Amino acid sequence: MEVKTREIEIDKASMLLKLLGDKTRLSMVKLLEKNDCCVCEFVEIFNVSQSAISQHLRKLRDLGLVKEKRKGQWIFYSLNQDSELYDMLMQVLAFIPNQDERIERLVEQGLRIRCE
Amino acid sequence: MEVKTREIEIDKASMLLKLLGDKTRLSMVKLLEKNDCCVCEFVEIFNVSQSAISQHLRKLRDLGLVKEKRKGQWIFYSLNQDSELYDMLMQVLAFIPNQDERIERLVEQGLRIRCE
DNA sequence: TGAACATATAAGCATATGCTGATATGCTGT
DNA sequence: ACAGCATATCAGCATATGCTTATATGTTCA
Repeated sequence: MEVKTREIEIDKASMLLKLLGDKTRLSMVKLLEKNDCCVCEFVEIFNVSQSAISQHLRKLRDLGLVKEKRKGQWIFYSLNQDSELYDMLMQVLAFIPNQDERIERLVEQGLRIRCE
Repeated sequence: MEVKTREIEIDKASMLLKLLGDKTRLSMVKLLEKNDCCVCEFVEIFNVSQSAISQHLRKLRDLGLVKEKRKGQWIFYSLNQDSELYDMLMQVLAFIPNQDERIERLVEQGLRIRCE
């Protein structure tokens, strides 16, 4: 069976690639591939300020890669499967090693439980 | 048949993605997918200085994505199929629309002939 | 309503990036 | 050797990027 990849306007594609070219954002998106995450989890996982995470998420949101869903106090982010860039994103993520240990480390510390 | 994608260290992967996140470089690499090109062709195709092209090529070379072969006065660049990033690069390029019209436009102007 | 928490935004800063123009290096043919 | 072309490198500049701190906004619960 032939895998048909839908082509993406080069401007959009390069915007996607530029966003993924940041290691923090790439890890974030890789994590979102398997788990929805709330902002405070990202803050725990990556060693940067809440503000920095929020700004990364904004960029991802502005390009339509992720969407948010409020759950009470928390806002959970997930990949936007309706994005025209979703297929390309998945192909890229296939090459990225799993980042789940980062979440597991959180669970060990009991930090993940907070936002449930 | 299952397509097995070899995983890439996340640092290397994000470096690749960052390089491809520039529209000029992305187009250059897409062109190289089908045609080896010499520097002067890139200079004609993209509306930037020879210096700028040379600097882009250096970045691609530093990451091992392209290799050069001197042919007399000219240096031809081509994709480095031995790169550990080659597979990932190919997957990405599959989403990028063909840029060959840019070369065709060169041929029309008789500019491509020069470096043969 | 107000305290506590989660998230977003604003302002400012240091560094990275991409470009140009000038110059160096390398090859070719006379 | 030298003129002419192709390419690489250097220096400098303007803009983009990612971060921090401070502050604003939004939600929960007593």
